[in-house]
Amino acid sequence: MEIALVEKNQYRFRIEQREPMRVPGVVFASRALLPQAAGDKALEQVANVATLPGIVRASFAMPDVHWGYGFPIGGVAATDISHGGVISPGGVGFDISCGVRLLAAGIDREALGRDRMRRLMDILDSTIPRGMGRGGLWKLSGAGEMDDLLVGGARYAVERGHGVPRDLARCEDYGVLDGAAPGQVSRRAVERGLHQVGSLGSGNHFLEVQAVDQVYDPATAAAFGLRVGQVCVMIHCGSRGLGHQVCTDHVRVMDQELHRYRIQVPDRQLACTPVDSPRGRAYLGAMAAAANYGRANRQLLSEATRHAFATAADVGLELVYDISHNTAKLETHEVDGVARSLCVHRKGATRALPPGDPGLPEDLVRAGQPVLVPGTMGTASYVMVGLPGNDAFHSACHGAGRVWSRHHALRMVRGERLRGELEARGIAVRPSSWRGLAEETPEAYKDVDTVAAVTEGAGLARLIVRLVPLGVVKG
DNA sequence: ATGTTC
Repeated sequence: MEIALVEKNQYRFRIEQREPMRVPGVVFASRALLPQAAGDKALEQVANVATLPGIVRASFAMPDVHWGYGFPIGGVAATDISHGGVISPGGVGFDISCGVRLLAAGIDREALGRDRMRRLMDILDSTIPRGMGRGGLWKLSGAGEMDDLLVGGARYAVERGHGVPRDLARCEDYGVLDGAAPGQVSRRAVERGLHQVGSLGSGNHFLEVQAVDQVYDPATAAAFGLRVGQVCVMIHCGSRGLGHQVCTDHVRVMDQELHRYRIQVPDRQLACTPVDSPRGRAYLGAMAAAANYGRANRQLLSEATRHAFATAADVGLELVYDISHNTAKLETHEVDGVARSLCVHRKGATRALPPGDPGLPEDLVRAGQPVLVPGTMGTASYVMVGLPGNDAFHSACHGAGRVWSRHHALRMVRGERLRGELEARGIAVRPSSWRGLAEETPEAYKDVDTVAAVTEGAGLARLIVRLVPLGVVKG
């Protein structure tokens, strides 16, 4: 599909609607961030998504948008459930409920010091499971306990002693996505997940010890429990083999059944089905179950991190927030003056609720939702906050966004050398593989400082805190 | 992202 891009203002571009698009595309970016690199199909994917049955308002792209499976990563699309709106697994992503969690330590970087920091990194290195195919911290007893976890998410983990009730108040949806249907999760998916609860995985997943470097809004930072110099931990991971298998299973079936609903899509990777259909409900139930697995996973990793901090520095960690950036959620939004029940796909995009939103816990309702924006290895990360007037269904960016393929990164960078460069800059690195490290070189990503600034400029979210890395445990 | 090609 030919892309006709129109600059609406400095941070907002429009892909004009033309057949077979049902709505326009809206790309939040600066000229420098626009994905124009040769071979980058992200904007074409934004236009493809605009053809989905029932899509309303626009097919949106966040400033970190890049090429993905069917949908772009950094894409947001909402479909109207009562008007034939569809759900597409490709609009959620293979890593269902992949997300980020930020914990704040009761100590500043100066007080932590070099020796205790080294001890902390060594403990994390030896206790945080990570890498392709590796096992996790919590060996479930079997399919029965798995069902409890798939229904209960982080809440089930806390009930079993892995964390404290206050953690749940700082989790999106209080740690549990409603509507989980373990019966829609295949036996193979369950088997893959049984021994991976509490593991980072690989790719861009990480656990990073950080420090608050800048505070842009002290009042909101304080509401989030953050101050200058404070040590924090950011955890980025998802639903491992279980979520991957759920996506694979349901994409296959939807692909085979596209003709049943006479759905035409410009790319088979956009396989989808009406939300309000048996197959659509089946996927939503399986997706919610996988999402709860991802949330329990982050809860377990938090618990291990707390043990490491207690041992190395005798300090605690308070959860700031836990947010997914690969989900489809049933939400009510006003479209053309009418409140509509929508299925909001956010793939590589986080929810960003504004102050006053009823979805926020009591102690955050005045401040707004923390929006967690992880950078990449050796770069900054950000905490932002949701704003009123975000017409992308209250969504924001989820990170830096890839620009180099993994293959290209491997040709350009040696993992051993990259580790040396980062250590020379005072950033401790505990990799799981040299190859994985090389693939994640900071050069392979957009500049996260620019992405965060453009996200603010576009009115999607507002900057609250900048974090810098002290040590990274790499998946 | 992913028992990195059921």
